[in-house]
Amino acid sequence: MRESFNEVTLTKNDYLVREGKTCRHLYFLQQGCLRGFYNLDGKEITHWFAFENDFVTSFYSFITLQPAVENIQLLENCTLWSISKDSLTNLMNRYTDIERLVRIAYETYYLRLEERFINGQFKTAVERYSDLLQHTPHIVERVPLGCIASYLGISQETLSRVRGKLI
Amino acid sequence: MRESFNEVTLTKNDYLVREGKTCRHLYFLQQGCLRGFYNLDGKEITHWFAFENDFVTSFYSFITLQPAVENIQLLENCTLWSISKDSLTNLMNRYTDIERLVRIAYETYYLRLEERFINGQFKTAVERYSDLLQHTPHIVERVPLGCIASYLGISQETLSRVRGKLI
DNA sequence: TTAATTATTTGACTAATATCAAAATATACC
DNA sequence: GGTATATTTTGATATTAGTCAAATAATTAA
Repeated sequence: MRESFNEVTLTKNDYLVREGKTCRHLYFLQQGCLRGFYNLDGKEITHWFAFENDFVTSFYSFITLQPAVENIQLLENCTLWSISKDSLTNLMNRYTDIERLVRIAYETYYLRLEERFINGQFKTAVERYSDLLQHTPHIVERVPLGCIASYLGISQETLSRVRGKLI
Repeated sequence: MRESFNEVTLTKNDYLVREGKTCRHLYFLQQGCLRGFYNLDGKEITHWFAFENDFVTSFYSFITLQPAVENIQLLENCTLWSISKDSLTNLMNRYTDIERLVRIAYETYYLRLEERFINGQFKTAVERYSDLLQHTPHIVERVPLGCIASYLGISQETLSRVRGKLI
């Protein structure tokens, strides 16, 4: 059980996952924060952030074992615990409670994504940013502006202007 | 096992779930199609469709047992099989394979949502519609335009113009 | 079949945001 | 502490898509 996990320490700007490589590990983020981003027309589009106590992986790659389409990069120095897909599968086979835990984790992450999906669409730039300030202020405090802009689905310049207006 | 499920037949435009009511059932859609939508500033925003062999529920409400924020309405006459949350929990306690099935279903639905999320952002109206035509043409064939517009995150008028341009 | 209703298209105009370029500010590094 | 680098802000302009209103077209029901 304990020996299925390995401690990983990496430093700011390091990559945990590179697009094109298959991601065979699930990580538990003990300390620090990081982002998932993909490239679109030469621009980096950050589509999620992770903070302390989050599970982290490139879900598409981890689940399908296809090459990842996204990159995962540290925004701060991090301490993580990694478990391979094989080990996790073994654990789930051995302990049904682990399977249940994983199932519940998926429920949580599904709802999180759905909430973002719904709250993002049909909102103006101002609404998106003030919702972010209200619901996840830690993102604003710990993440550079450029990453937040694409996370909100707006340009960096627009976000800068919105921020100026709101302060 | 078999007796945990009940057959449900409903007709076009009927509601399976109403916003404000807790949704305590998971459905398997055997025949027909339906949509999930919520109200925003007096407009109906359709955010997903389901077709044959899909699992259907208001996930937020079903998982948290909070009142649903969305409505689920039939777009065609449908045949569904329903199972209550309690029955499903019992089944998962009794048969670990069921828990595994549910876990894997969540994986699938998570990936589906993630894909839509990524492919939706930063696309123009034309790109969104042609992606839809290419990847899920059955939606265009079976669903009225008004529902598709909000699904794509654009106005009905814009969708109509896009469609005129593309044909 | 016709009338009533609903869905879709079209037009004119407006608003929001993207883009490109440059300036200002902050941060990291020697 | 000063230079280089990266980040954020600001300005001017272009685009895209939204809105409102009206006209068609398609469905539905009597």
